[in-house]
Amino acid sequence: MTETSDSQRCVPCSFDRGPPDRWAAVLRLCPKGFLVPARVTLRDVARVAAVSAKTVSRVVNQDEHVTPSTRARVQRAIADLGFQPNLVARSLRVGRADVIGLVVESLADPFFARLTSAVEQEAHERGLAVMVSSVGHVPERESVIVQSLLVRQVAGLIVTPMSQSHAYLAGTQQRTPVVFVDRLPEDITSDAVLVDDLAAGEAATRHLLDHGHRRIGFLGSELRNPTTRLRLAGYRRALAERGIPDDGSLVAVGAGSAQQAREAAEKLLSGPRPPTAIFSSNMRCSLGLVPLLHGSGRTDVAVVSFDDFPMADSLEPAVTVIDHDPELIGRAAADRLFRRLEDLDAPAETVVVPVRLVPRGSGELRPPGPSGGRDSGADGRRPPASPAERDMRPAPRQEAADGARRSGRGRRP
Amino acid sequence: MTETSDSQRCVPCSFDRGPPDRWAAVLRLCPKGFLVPARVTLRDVARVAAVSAKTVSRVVNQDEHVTPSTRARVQRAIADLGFQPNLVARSLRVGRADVIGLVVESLADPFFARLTSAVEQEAHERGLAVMVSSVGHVPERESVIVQSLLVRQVAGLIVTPMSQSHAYLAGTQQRTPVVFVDRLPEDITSDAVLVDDLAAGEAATRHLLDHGHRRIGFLGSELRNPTTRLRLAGYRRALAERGIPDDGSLVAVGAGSAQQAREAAEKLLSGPRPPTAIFSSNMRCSLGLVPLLHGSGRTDVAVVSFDDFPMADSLEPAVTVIDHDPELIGRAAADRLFRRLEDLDAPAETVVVPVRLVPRGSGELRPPGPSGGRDSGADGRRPPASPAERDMRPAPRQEAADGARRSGRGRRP
DNA sequence: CGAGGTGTTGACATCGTTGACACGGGCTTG
DNA sequence: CAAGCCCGTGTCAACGATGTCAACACCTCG
Repeated sequence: MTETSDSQRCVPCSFDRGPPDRWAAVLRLCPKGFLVPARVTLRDVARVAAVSAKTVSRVVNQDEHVTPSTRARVQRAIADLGFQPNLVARSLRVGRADVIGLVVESLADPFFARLTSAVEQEAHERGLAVMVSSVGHVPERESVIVQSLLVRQVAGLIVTPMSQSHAYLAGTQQRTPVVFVDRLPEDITSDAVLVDDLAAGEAATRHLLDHGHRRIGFLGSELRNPTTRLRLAGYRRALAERGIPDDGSLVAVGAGSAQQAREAAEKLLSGPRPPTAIFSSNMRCSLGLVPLLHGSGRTDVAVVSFDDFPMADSLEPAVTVIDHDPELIGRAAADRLFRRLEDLDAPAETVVVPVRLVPRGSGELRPPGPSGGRDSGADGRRPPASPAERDMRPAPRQEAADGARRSGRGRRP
Repeated sequence: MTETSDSQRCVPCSFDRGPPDRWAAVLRLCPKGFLVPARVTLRDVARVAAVSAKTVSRVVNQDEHVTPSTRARVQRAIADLGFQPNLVARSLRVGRADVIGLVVESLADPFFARLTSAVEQEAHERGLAVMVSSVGHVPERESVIVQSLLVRQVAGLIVTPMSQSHAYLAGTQQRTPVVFVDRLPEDITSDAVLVDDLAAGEAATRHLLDHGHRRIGFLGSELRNPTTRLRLAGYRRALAERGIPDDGSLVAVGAGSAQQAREAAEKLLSGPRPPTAIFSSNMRCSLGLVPLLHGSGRTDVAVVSFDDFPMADSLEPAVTVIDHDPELIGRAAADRLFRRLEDLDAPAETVVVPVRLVPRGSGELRPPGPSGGRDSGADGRRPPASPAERDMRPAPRQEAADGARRSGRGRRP
C-alpha cells in the first residue's frame, strides 16, 4: 500500500449517505473511492434505528421518556454500529467539559503523585476525566497553567497554590469552581483542603516530650514556606505548653535539600548542648537526617519525621512519622469540588484533613542519662486531650474523609 | 445575597446584543435583569473590531494573510475583551482535541509518577494537555479507560500495556495513534518505548562478575511479569557468557512485596552455599533486601539493585543501582507520539531506552575469602564491548532520548 | 486600458450533540 | 363530550470555532 495518507485522513467526506444501509455508517466512501472507517454519530444510529437523533440522544442519556421498544431498537443500533458519543461535541453544547483540572507543583514529587492518584480515582468514579499540569518552581506559571485548563472548559479545578496572588481567579470562580489544596490561596476566598500543619507540629513535639525529651531540635526548610512556618509554630506551642523555654539554637531552618538538611543536622548535633530528639519537619529533611544518624551510629537520638518515606519502616529503629496521607487530601479535595459543582452558591469551606502519628520506634526512644522522663508506662502517652491530638488517632480510610473537621468561612459578605 | 442560583447560572441568555458596545460582551444582562459575566466569543471580538469572525480566527491562529492594521485592531479588541478561544469548540471543529491521553498502572507508583511528569512537560511544551488515568490492578479495565479517553477525542495515547490483548485498538490506531511504554502490546503492531531489561540484567550481573563474584543471587517478583523474565534472562546470559553453570538455588522469584522479598533473601543467604552477591531486580525487592542486610550487619554481600530508590545513595555502603530513568522513558514516549502524529503512515518503531549502572559502593564489594577475582584494577571493568554495555554509560539527559536505539518493526506488510 | 494575478476579507456551512419547543395521540376529569 | 394533561417523539437552532469558496481591491504587464 503506497497510497498517500489522503486516502486515510479524508475528513470532509461529502458522500451522499443514501438509503439506511447499516454499513454506510461504519465504512464511508471517500471522493477518491476508498472505503475508510468513519466515526459513527448519533445521526447514523438514528438512521439505522429509524428514529430522530434526539431520541438516540435520549437513550444515550438514560432519559426516562422513551418507550421500551424504541429504546431497545436504538440500543440495538448503537451496539451494531459500535456508536460512542463524542464527548467533545457534548461539552461544547452543554458549555463545560466533563473533566476536572488538577494543578500541582510537581508530579515527580511522591506527595503530589499520590494526591493526583486519589483525585483521579474519585473523578473516575464519577465519570470525569482529569487533566494534570505541573507548575514547577516558577510560581508565575501558575496562572498561565490555570488559564490553559480554563480554555479547555474544565468543570472545576483543584490547585496547589504557588502564586503570590489568586485574584486572577475572582471572576472565574462562579463559573469554574476552584478548590485549593495544601495551602490557602491569597487575595481570594475559596474552598480549600488543608493539612493541619500546626496540630501536626504540636503533636510531633508533644510525642517527644511525652517520651521524656526536653531538648528537641527542629529541622525545616525555608520559612518562606507557610507549611514550615505552621509546623514550627506547632513545635513552639507544644514546648510553651510545657513551660520549656524556646532555645533558638535548636531550630535549624533553611535546609532546602537533603544534603543541606544533613549538614544542618550535623551542626545541631555537634553543638555544645545537642538535642536528644529531633523533629524533622519534611521528607527532604528526613532523607538527610536519618542516613546521617544511621551512618554515624547515633541511633540514640529520637526522631519524628513529617511525611512518611520509603524505607522509613524498614530501618532499625524504624522511623516514627507524622503521616500526611496525600490520598486522603486528594479524596477530600475531589469531594469538596464535586459538592461545590452541585451547589455553586454555598459558602466557601475549608476542610482540615487530620494527620496521624505512626509510632515505629525512633520517636519512642527515651533520652539518655539521668534526666529520664518522669513518665511511667511503656509508651508514656497521656489520654488524648486537645483536638489536635484527637486528630492524631489513626482513622480508617473510609471514614477519615468525612471525619475531617470543617470550618466554614463566609464568602464575601 | 440570597438570590436563587438562577441569577448566577443564567446560561441561555437571549439578550439581544444590540449595538457594538464594548461591554456587552463582558457583562451580559440576564432575563431577570442581572448583569453576569459572560464568555467572550470570536463573534464578540469580531463585532468590537468591526471585522468578521473568520478574520478574528485568522488573527488568533497566526494566519499570515491579515493586514497589519486589521491584525492590530483585532488584537486590541481581543485584549480589551479578554477573549480566550474556546478549545472545546475548536476541537469539535477540527475533529481532535489538543490533548493526549496517558494510561498508567498507578500514579501512586513513583515510576509512573515520574513518567507522567515527563510526559506532561513534553506535552505542555507543545501546547497539549494531558489526561491521565490509572488502571490499577485489573487488566480488564485498560480497554474501558482507553475508550473513555478516545471518546474525548484525544489526539494520541501513551499506554502501559496491562491487558492480555490489544486487538481492540486495531481499528483506532490510524485515527488515534498509541505508543506503548514499558512493555510490548499483545496482538498488535504499534510504536513502543521499552527499557532494555535484558541488557540491564546482563549488565548488572556482569558488573558483579567483574568484581570477582561467582555465586550471584537473583531476587525478583513473579515470572508472569515479562519485565522480570527479561531481567532474569539477562542474568542468565551474563553467567553463561562466563561459563558459570546456572544454579537454580540462587534464583528467588515470586516476591511480590518488600516483606516477601526480605524473606526470600533471608532464605537465599541462609542456604548451604549462599551467594556472595545479589542482583535485586526491582525496587520492591530492594526495599526488602537492603534493610535486611543493614539490619543483620551483612554489608559484605554485594548488591546491585534495579530501580533507584530514595536513600539508596545515603546508606553505607550506598547502593549500586541500575537507573531506570522514568523521565527519559516518558520523554521518549512523548517524542515518539508527537512524531507519529506528524506522520501516521510511517512504520511502527520500538525505541529502546538505555539504562545506566550507577556504581555507588554496594555493587563494587568483592567477595570474601581466597576466591578473590582474577581482575586487576580498582573497578575491574573491561572496555565496553556489547551494545548492551554501551548503553550502560551515563549519558547526558538531553542527548539520551535521541541516542536511544531504534529498531523499526514493519507495519503489517 | 483590460486581462490576469495576488492578497485580504467575509458569508456560509459544518463539526456532533442537546435544550427549547411543538405536535399528535391517548388518557383523565368535570 | 370537551377541555386539559401527560407522554413519546420530532424539528430546529444553537454551542464556538474553522474550512471552503467567492467577492473584492489592488497591482502588474501586455
